[in-house]
Order: sequence, then structure tokens, then C-alpha cells
Amino acid sequence: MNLREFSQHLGLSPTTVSRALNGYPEVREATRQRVMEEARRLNYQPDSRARGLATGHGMTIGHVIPAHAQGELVNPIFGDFIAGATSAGAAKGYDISLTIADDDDEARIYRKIKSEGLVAGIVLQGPRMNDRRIGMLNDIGLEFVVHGRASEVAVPYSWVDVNNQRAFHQATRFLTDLGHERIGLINGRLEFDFAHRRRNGYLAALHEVGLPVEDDLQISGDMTEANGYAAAKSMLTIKQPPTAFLAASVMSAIGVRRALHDAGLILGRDVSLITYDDDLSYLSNRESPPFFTAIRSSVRLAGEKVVDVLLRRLGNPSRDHEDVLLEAELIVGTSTGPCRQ
Amino acid sequence: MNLREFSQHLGLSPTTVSRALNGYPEVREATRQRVMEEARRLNYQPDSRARGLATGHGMTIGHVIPAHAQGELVNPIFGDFIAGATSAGAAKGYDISLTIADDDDEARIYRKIKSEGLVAGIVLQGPRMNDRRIGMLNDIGLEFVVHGRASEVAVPYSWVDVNNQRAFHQATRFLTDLGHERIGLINGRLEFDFAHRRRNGYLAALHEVGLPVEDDLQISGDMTEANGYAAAKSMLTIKQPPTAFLAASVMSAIGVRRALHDAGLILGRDVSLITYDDDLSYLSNRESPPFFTAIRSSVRLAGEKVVDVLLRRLGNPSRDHEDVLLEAELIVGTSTGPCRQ
DNA sequence: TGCCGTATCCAAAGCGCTTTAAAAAGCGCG
DNA sequence: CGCGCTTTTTAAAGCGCTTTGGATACGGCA
Repeated sequence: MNLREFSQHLGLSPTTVSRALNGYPEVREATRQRVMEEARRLNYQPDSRARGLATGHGMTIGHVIPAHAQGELVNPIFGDFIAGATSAGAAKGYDISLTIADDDDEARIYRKIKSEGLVAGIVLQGPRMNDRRIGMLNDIGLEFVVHGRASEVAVPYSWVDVNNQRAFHQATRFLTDLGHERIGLINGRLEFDFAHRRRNGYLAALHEVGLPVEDDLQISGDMTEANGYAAAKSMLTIKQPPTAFLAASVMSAIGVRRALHDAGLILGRDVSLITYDDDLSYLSNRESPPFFTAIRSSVRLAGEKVVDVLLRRLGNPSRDHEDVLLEAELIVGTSTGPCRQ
Repeated sequence: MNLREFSQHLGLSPTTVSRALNGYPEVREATRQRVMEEARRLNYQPDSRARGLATGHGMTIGHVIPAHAQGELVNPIFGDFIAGATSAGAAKGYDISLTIADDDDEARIYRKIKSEGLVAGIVLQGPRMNDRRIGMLNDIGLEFVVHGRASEVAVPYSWVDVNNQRAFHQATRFLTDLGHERIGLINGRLEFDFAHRRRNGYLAALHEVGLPVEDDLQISGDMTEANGYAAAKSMLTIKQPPTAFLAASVMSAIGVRRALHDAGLILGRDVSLITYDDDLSYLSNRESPPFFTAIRSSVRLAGEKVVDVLLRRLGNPSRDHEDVLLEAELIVGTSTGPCRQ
């Protein structure tokens, strides 16, 4: 059923019906009611392509996953992020679309997204230090909001990020306050901006309390269980092994837990561990007390915020750029304790 | 840039250009070459809404996540599934869209998807035993392929599933061959079809070797780390605790591992554990030997297959329904050993 | 009663593409 | 050279919606 059929069923013109459905004031309230009701009753739903063609703007929010970040993103956290994004978008009638972009022709992909016309704006995932996509998108004129930040990019842009630096600073200080002086950092891949910020927080805290920085206490890599395991395992073999670990994700932390277990060390007594916790629904660290001491920030919430910001931009593209800095919360669990050496 | 501008830049009519781009034979090869090249050079890309309006069919594959399955689906495995689906769809120019459907008005959502016109067909996730969505979609006339199966649905439909029954049968027999007689099943939620099939495989194997079925050796729930932990913990407290576990996901298995650790039991020696393994990229169980003995089947591959089947259906909706049954592979790792009691 | 301003509604154009029907061009052959 | 045939190109209609500009109906007021 299309608008013409629907409107002649109502005995009205297409114009009036369209206006009634879209909330324009040129239509009597009684008429609008009638139209709305019949639409619901007959399941009339405007064709979104035709509408998009006519209005010029799409009602889809695009999520572009750079291939280089698939391991980090698509998998563990993306589900929860997208759940948040979907709920925020659905409230305003926006759909979600997904694209995985090969690194070599990202520009082509963004241009394609732009000229295909479906997508109103996109969410940029996995920003790197000097991410050229930001300039690219500005040039192309595709509206976007970054999930995270790109430290070395000078042009203004809108973003939603967690205060990673502060979170890792706080976590490190928590450990030093417990007397730990050798703290192993099991970080994400350093090409990502967030990993840098986390390291900065860690380094700043060490510096603050006068502890030395040691290269063999820092390992970066994909935040998988296997990598967490391998990293912890290797750090435990150095001459003066760490008495505490800082893991970049619950997944890594689980790997660390396995390595400690292998080594016969008891978590929270022999060795301490704090993890960054995205509050993923399938990895809930919410027993009481929580298993892992953690710095927690919900990635689902981040998904909602990103879309909120994007929708505001779409509503008024000339407005100033907006940013949201979420604070992570330190949760004390069973995986930390005073240093026993 | 639109088709008219682009075509007069070429000195051709819009018709010819459209045909050249879409591979129709009524255009000279030399002309086609020229058109193609200029399109690439000028980044001309047809507006997909206009095209969809004109052709009548969309170029998007919809993924609908039922809200009741969010915990099971959106999070742990969806990332990898969608990665497979995206790569299979992108090859043919299809986009991916995502919808989360509240359980109460699914019919409305499917009807909306249908009449909005963007989506060519959808992937049905998380089927239940007698899933009414299948009838619904047939009535509405929206093309679909099921990821999984719905045992009690009589009408024909296309699906891609893993042979869950056989996998759990095989795993159970592997354990009984090792001498285990008390095997705890930590299953997914029984409202899902796959959980039933897994249980059936487990029960059939027990039956085959003459072992009794005991209710307190079966627990169902969301396949999270916390639930795996709780389930194993509680099974370990019964008078005759299991000497082996069968976990429905690596996530659950990790929870089981933690429970065993708490109890001072050594995995692979004191207690055995086999897990179903979706071969998730952030949970790779691929050390050599793998940590967990597992029945493994790649959910990424399933994503590809589902889309392959869907695209064939879209190409010719009157073709017979098609199904793909993937076999899981038994991988022997370090988490199993002979029963020591 | 007639006029004007406002509240409703409508006809028609246009969004950018595909596709049908028709025109133009090219070509072989008598 | 011109006829008939095929190959190549084009004009125009239509996909289903929004929106501009205009018509109509309705009151209030002189």
C-alpha cells in the first residue's frame, strides 16, 4: 500500500496525509487523529527510500569498523556498544547500518556512503593518534562523531570518550597506595589512541610517586584472553616480576588470572590485578564484592551518548562541536590486596 | 553529482549511462569502458534510494535481534557472526542493517521493515522451539533465512545451523569413553532451540551407554562467565558431584574453570571439561594443544553461509528452500583426562 | 451581504534513478 | 543509392514520497 492508495482510502489528498503523519500544523487535529489511526490499523508505513529521496536526508546511522580494528572492536565490545547506539537511535526513528572498511580504500567507502544517500551520519570507531579519517570525513562532508579521540588531530570534531588517562592514573595510584612498586601494564595496541592515554595515566602515576618506568613491565596487543595470558606469563619470568597487574580489558584480565593460576599464585593475595571493565553484559563483573577490582565504564552508555551527540549534530549541523567525557569508576573487588614483599 | 549531471558531462543520455553502469548489453563496450572510468574518476555513485525506488528492491540485509535474546546473542557471538555476514554480503554489494526487536511488537517491526522497502531480506536470530516469527514472516512476505532451526515449526523455511545434537552427543561420548559417569551439562537457556538439541545429544549419549539422567546435573541459563561459575559451583556441592562438565560456550567454560580453581580442583586431572567453541576471535582457544577440549564450529562461517543462502533466495524467490548443516569438530585440549574415581 | 484573513486542503513539480517504447545510426546487400 | 535489419542511443514515464504555491472553506467584521 502506498500513499496514494492510503490517502484515497481516507478520502484525503496525499499532501494532507503526508502532513498529518509528519506532524505539520496545517492539518486539523481531528483529521490527524483519523489518519494516524487508520495508518496503524492498515499498517501503512511510508517507503523510506521515497521519503529519503524527497527530503534529501537519510534516517540511518552508519557504523564503520576499520578492518585494522576488527579484532579489537567488532568482537568483544561492539555488541554492547551497538546495543546502546540502537536504543538511542531507535527512539528517534533511526536505523543502524554496519560497514567494515578495508584500510586501503576507506576514502572510497566514505564517499560511497555519502553519495548513496541512505546514511545521515556515521560513528567513527577505533581512532588512532593521528587519524586521517577525520580530515577525510570533513572533506567529504559526511557528518560524524568519534567514539574515542584522536590526540594529534588539530581540526575540531565531536567525540565521546572515557577519561582513560584519569582511569589508569587512578588505578595505578590505588596499587601504589597498597605498596606495589612493580606494576605490569597489559595494554591494548598502541596504534589506538585510547591505549596511549591509558599508558599516559599509568606513567603519570608512577612518576608522581617516584617509581621508575620499566619497559619490560609494559606489553601491548589485542585485548584477548590469550594475549593477557601470554603477557602475564612472560612478565612473571623476568628477574623481578611485577607484584601487580593492570589489564586493559576483562578479557585480558581473565588471561592474567589463568597465568597466575598456572604459576600457583593467588590473586588478591600474592599478586594484585586491576582491570578496565567495559561492563559487558556477558562478562559481568558484578558479584558482591566483584571478582576483579576494576575501573568501570559502560560501553553501552558510550554507544547511547555517541548517537545522542550525532543526532544533535544532524539536527543542526552548524552548531559547535560537542564532546562528552565519561568518567570511569573504581570498583574494589577481590583481586587486589596489599603488597606482600 | 547525480546521474543527469554525470551523463551530460559524458555527452550521453542518462539511460545509456545507467545501462553501462548496470551491465546491460545494449551499450557498446567502448562506451561502457568510458563510463566506468569516468565514474571512478569523479566518484560518481548512484543514489541507492533512487535506485531502490526505481527497481523496487533494496540492497540491504537486515539482522533482527529479538530483545529476549540480547544477552545470548548481541554480545558474545554477534560480532563474529556479523563479520562473516558482512563479508559475504559486501561481495555482492549488500549493506547490513541492524534492528533490535522488542518481543511484544515483532510483527509490527517486520511489517515496518517490509514496507519501508530498504531491506531485501533478513536473518532471523535466536530461534525458539516453536518460533512464531517464521509464520509471521511468511505471511508478511519478507524473505528470510534462519540462523539455527525451530524444531516445532512445520512450514518449510531456509536455515543454516550447526549439528548441535551430534556435537554434544560426540562430546558426551568422549567423556564417557574416558570413564566419566557423572557429567554436568551447563546449557544455554532452554527456550532456544539450540539448547534443546544440545541436551538431546547429551541425553542420547548417556542413554546409549546406559548412564542415568539426573536433573541436578543439568543447569540452563545465559551463557555468561558468571553463570558458568555459579552453575559449576552449585553442582560441586551435591552429594555426588560430577567428574566432568559440558559447557555451552567458552564464556561459561571460563566460569567453570574459576569454580574449579576455587574448589582447589585441577582441570584435566581432577575434573574434565569440554566446551562448545564458537571460535570467537577474542576468545581463541587455539594454543597447541588448545586449553579447552572443545567441539568447535566457527560462527563467522555460519554468518557467511546464512547470507549466501539468503542471497540465493533473493536471486530467485521461487526456488526450493535450502538448508546448511555445519558439523562441529572435536578438538582435544588440556581440559580433559581419564576419570580418576 | 460582501470582504478579508485564517484555517484546511489540494494539484503538481521534483527528488535521482530504471526501464519501456521509440528514434537514430550503422551496416550489408541487391 | 536505398532498403531492411541490427546495434546503439534517447525521450519520457514512473517508482512513492515531500513540499511549494494555490485553491477552497470558514468565520468575523463592517
